[in-house]
Amino acid sequence: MYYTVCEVAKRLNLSPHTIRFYSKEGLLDFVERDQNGNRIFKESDFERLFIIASLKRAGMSIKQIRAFTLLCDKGDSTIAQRLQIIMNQREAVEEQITELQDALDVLKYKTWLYEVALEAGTTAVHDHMPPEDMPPNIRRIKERIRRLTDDMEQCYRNAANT
Amino acid sequence: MYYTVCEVAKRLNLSPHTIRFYSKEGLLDFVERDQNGNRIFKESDFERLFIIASLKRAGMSIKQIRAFTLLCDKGDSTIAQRLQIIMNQREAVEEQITELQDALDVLKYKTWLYEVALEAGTTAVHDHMPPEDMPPNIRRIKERIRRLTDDMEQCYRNAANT
DNA sequence: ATAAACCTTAGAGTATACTCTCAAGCAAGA
DNA sequence: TCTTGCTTGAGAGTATACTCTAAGGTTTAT
Repeated sequence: MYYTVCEVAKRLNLSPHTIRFYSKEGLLDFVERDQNGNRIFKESDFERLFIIASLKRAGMSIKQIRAFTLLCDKGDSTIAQRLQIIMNQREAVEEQITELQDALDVLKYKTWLYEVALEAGTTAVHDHMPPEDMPPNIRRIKERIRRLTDDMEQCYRNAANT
Repeated sequence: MYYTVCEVAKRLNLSPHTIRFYSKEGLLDFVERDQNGNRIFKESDFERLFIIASLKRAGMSIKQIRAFTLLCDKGDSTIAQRLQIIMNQREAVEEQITELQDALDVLKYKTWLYEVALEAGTTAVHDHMPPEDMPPNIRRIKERIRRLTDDMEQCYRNAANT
């Protein structure tokens, strides 16, 4: 049972253009061809295709994935290197998630600000709002933002004093 | 107390080029200028700068942030629209985090595969490994990957039968 | 006065990842 | 046979977000 580029594209939720682009970039050298040069994807190719798609989702560039697939094709002598690449990317993804969660906190804070402002009819409602009037989680986020902006001042003053 | 582009860049962990680029794109129209046309950033500008940087980190494009800042400058009549934008982006970030966590699972699975293969000296160690020999969390991830690749087959068979 | 160290803008260049067009080839059905 | 519908590679085009260069202006120290 073989699959065409369009079928594979549909399964991976990518465009056929993108599959051919990845192929051109050397990410799909393991895919066989028929006598006319058409790619024939096999059942057993899907795990590897899925891994490649996952590495992409994990934020690896095509160049990085290319380097990784070259190591894969080189065989057992490169296992340690491949492990290192995967572990590095793991760390990178964990960092990305942390960063997104911080950004999410800011969005939660803004959501609360706008909900209150919408109720009041004006954003001026926040001009002199005491922290006690904020929900605890919002207050925590605002505190974190304030600390960051204070750091800015602090750094500046330090720089000015030297 | 005023701040220059370079100082602000340092605080936001961006390059001065990037700050000027954002300015050119209309993200910093609220920043005042001195008599020579130099940007003068004030203490009170930092929260807004931080929000813009957060929206960027949340994955909004410059165009989207531009649209948002235009609404901000328009005043209280746009609060509901701004709230909607923030809530939409919140959802987008939550999706991004979910996707990254899925990618992370795949990386954890691959880490385990390579650790075992490194010990054995060959990736062939996995060719006939029974699921019982895998740690439960790894088995769960492998199951999820298998289900996804099986979906591929399933979809194909369905398509072939119609 | 003049050089250093900032600032400014316009605009060109770069990197990444597609995204699309085109011309051509092959296979199957009317 | 001819049209339809797929495939192919080459290569051009697009979008995004920087990133840098160049030319010029101001302030400050020597």
